Amino acid sequence: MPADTATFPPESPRAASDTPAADAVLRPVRTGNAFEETVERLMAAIKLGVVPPGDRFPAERDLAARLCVSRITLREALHALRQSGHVEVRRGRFGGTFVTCPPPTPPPGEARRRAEDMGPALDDALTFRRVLEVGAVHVLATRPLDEDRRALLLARLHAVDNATPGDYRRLDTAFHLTLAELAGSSSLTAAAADVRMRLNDLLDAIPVLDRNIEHSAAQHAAIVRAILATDPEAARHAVTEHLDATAALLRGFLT
Amino acid sequence: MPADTATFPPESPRAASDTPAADAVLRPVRTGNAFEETVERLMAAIKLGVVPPGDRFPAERDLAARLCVSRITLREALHALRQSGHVEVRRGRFGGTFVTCPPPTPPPGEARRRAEDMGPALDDALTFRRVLEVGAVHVLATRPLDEDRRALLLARLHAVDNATPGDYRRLDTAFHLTLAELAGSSSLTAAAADVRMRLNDLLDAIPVLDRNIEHSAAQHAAIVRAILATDPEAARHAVTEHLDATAALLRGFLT
DNA sequence: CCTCATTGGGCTAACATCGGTCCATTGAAT
DNA sequence: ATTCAATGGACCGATGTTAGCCCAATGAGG
Repeated sequence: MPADTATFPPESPRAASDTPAADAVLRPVRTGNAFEETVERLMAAIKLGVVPPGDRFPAERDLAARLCVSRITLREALHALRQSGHVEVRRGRFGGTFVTCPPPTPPPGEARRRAEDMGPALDDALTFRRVLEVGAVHVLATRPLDEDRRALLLARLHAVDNATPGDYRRLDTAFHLTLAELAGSSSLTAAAADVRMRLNDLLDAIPVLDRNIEHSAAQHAAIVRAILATDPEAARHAVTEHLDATAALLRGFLT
Repeated sequence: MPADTATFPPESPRAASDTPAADAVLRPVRTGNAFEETVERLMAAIKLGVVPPGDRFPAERDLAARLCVSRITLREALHALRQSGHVEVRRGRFGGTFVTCPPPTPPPGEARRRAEDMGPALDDALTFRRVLEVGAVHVLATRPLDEDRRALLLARLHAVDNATPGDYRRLDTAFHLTLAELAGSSSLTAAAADVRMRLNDLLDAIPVLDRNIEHSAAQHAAIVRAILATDPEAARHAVTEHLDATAALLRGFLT
């Protein structure tokens, strides 16, 4: 009898717990320990511009409560960020943990290495982002916006249009997150922030060209125009085109 | 001096860490302890039909590895499911943890109570689901499917069409998750499974009418038709209509 | 100059979780 | 009837995490 004809599991074709859906449901409950995930989250807040350079995080006690993490764990995470130079701490009343103004810049040529680290997760992130933003904009363009939301959207568009190369990524992120935000689902906003964070590591590592900014500005304007005109079809088309451009730009730097 | 004119924080309009985006990024790192989250995940696997009635979960060691949870924690979770009657355990080789065939049925009139428990999370889930599925189907309908995927999609459609009322929810879930699955992003699949799980608690508590099944069958067919015809616009429209119907049905039972 | 609310810094005891190891049970294959 | 691989059952010591408490520093307001 050949060696490879040993005992074999009873299910010959495929166990039900071996489908993509099973992978999704039976995925890891926690991706790391509390400390690591907290660092990740704080880095996200900085890189996504949720806490802009010069601003401070909420007080440790409040922040720990929001993150549902013990203050000790939070402090360890903050300590790590302090050592890496992303934040600085001032004690006493009106003190706090402040985001340092010029965050450490990644060395050039870093992009390719990071992309290799991501591997197939890059495609995952790009299509997930596409799904989220196409869906969000479609929902947004289905019904008219009230005055406040309309104003917020226009403000974010204006901000990113007049961005300097240094501010561009942060304001572009803010614009895209606003699209998710306005759709009104906090789960959606969270997912959008998460996927944007994954892509930002790459985006931060490739140069910002004025030409790209202008191109993006036109596409951003088209998206907003379609939303305000409650034209779902046009909005969907504009977003698709914009994301195609970004994806192509990204992949172009990783050939 | 009036009592409410005490010291006031310096930021009068709004701190940057008080926007919806901040809520998304600074959301809880963990929603509960490992035990609770593991129970949640196993329940999801059962309710979403990832492990069908009568089938068994992977062995404890494998399952613990997949969930990135210690075997002790996993066993506590399985013990809870055993006590609630969702699984039964057989020891020895070819033993394992088996999903009990008729899972415990919720008492009638439970739907409204559960919906009240969810509160605003219901709207959150419904719009998030809409975003995910509209986006997924749009991606799916953009390019033609290969033969395998096409066959899988048709198989799932056929299965849900011929479902008995007892099987209907599980097969309907499988169909919708397949839409997400075929888009090819595991993040998307995970998000779709998550939001479906949140809604299933409600769906399971309202009766399944033959009339609803027929109606859904027609809409499912329309979705598949549009995808196979690579007609994004029609696909988007069909999904929107289908989800509107489900949302209306759900809200109708919660007046 | 003092007061005091607010902030980060630091500790301890209790609990949760983990990795590893060994035991008990089962039933198909031999 | 025996073998044996795969499975659940149970325990230990090490580490991660938490809640609660008090201390130290700071600077605006009196």
